[in-house]
Amino acid sequence: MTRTITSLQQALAGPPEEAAPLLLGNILVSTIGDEVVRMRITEVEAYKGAEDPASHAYRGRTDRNSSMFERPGTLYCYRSYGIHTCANTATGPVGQGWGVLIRGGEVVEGRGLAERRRGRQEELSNGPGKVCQALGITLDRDGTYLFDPRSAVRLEPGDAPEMVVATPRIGISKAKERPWRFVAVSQVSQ
DNA sequence: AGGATGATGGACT
DNA sequence: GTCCATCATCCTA
Repeated sequence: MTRTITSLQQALAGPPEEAAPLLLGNILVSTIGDEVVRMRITEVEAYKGAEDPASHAYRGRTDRNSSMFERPGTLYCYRSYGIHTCANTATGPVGQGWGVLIRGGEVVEGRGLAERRRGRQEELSNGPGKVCQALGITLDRDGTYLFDPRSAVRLEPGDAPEMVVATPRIGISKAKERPWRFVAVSQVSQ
């Protein structure tokens, strides 16, 4: 069954550990520069608000994390390690602070602009900071609604991956055991 | 091929 | 002052 905007919105309406794997294979579209960049999402992580010590929303709503408490499909952008920008989409009911971090993707359109932004031709988007840099997403995009056709960053339906692998999340020190990182796998290596 | 490290800012104790 | 939902670069092998 092929995905639609509606099925994507339904997926994001649920809890992040269910929404996250359903996000794989969909397309992030950036119309920020002079060229469109499209990226197929291949790696995500779920963060579940007040019940997840690893979540930025664990201690409740603040100025920084407020976008995660908005309607599902709201972009939450934050500064990581003082240098990088990372991006989530909010999921679940308003006020929960649930989100899915976009950790990786593959550029399927606008590779030239993505390469210029990254300053290299490989490793364009295998990491949350690299994803944002390749798409041109900066902190001022925080709060963007990904389903508004006028938004400079949008989410479009794409084909589900052949297979999804779940692993523990990367780079966290709390709740390490939860298998809430999901990776799209297109081939089984031998 | 893999481990250590510096950059750098905001949130929290 | 310490801790990060990171990344590029610089080591050592």
